[in-house]
Amino acid sequence: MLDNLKENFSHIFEDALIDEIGQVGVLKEVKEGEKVIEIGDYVRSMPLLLKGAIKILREDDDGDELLLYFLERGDTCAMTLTCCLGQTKSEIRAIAELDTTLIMIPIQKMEEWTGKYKSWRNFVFQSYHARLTEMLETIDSIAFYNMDERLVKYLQNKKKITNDSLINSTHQEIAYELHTSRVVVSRLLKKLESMGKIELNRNSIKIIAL
Amino acid sequence: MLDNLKENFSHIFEDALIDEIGQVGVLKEVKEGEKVIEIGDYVRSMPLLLKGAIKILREDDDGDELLLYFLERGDTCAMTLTCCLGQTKSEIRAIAELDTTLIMIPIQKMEEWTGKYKSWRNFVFQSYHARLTEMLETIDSIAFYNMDERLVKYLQNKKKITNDSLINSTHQEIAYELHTSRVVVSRLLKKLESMGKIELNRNSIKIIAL
DNA sequence: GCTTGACAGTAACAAAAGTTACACTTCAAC
DNA sequence: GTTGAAGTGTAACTTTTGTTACTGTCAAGC
Repeated sequence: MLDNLKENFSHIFEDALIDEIGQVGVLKEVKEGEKVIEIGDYVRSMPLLLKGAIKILREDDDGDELLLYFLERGDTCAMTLTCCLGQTKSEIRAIAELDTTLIMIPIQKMEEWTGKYKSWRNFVFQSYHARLTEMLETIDSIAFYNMDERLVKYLQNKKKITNDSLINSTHQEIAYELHTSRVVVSRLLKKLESMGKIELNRNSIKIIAL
Repeated sequence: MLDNLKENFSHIFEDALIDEIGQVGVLKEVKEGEKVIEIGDYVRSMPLLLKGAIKILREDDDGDELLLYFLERGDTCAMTLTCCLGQTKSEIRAIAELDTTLIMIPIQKMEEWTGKYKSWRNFVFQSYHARLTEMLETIDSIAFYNMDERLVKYLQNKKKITNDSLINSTHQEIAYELHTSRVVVSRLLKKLESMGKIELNRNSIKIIAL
């Protein structure tokens, strides 16, 4: 674990902190599609992402979802952070987008390190900043763009996260994450295909040029 | 200033911190409608809100706006926080919703106090939490609700912030903040009036029962 | 009183998105 | 091979929202 830790965090954390993380952190592996946090959960430890990606989702009153953003290698969950400190329930759902490796850190350390390590403080603040920025981008997408543009952004993002221009999703899954209906997604995807920007197949979408 | 400070913050900050704030903080008064921060500004100090309210707005490519949330007494601007530390430009616009009193704190202190005062740390984290929560609510509104419901929420919120059931806004102003058109707002307001929930007059909306 | 500009009401239409319904394909299980 | 479930394509329609255009009203300044 220490090797993996150092590889990802040695450029931002001082050695003493990395040692401490190694001592108290608990390694956790989650498979693609597995749930990491559910809405309403009390969160008692904070995840550091070593490998993979996690998608963060919001839910409406009818149980339908909306993709907020992805967490990647080196990220942490800002929501969790505040939930830990405030002892409040999770407002979001987190699901592994890929096979993912996490280090879980007990919240007591969180508070301790914030006073003790400057690099930790910076990391936490940068995480907040990144998350707020991503939330703003999400708001921009929903408020300022039409569904066809949102779909394109979604596909681009997915390609970036998975590092693969072949996206293995059904239209229904995409519809869930964009909070729209399957028919709308099929319609717009077909339009993109006829423009030669993607190639459609059962359970997969190949990105040609977006 | 110290009196005002103590009145608002003595229950969260230790005395030593309040003294420090009193020493380095600069009092700033802004009139209703006055701009506090513009998109693209570099922010070099962090505001603590003593009195009044500030609205935080996001802008699209066409220069049209969207209301994100309000800051009230005891709040601070999480965006500013991260901007200060990250030395990045402001992503948002801030305009005084009411006559407002602020204390501006130099960013160097920000970093210093985070290591020094536990109460400061808690305050900063709570601010982040509050802002993230408000961003989530904003996302919920835009993504999950129709314009008529968003309008109702807007009016309720406005009433709460100004502590006045008479709202002095034009339909055009409301349209800007909800990122829609004047005609749509007029239409929906008229519907609310015909349901007996509000009373419309030139430049004002009286909330009867929402 | 008259003019002017800001504000509001409303109709008619257009565009975007959501809904319903049904046909067709694929693929795995039997 | 048959069956059934999941996935996709598409038409027809509704709802919501945005747009254009025109009307009337109010209030300030002349």
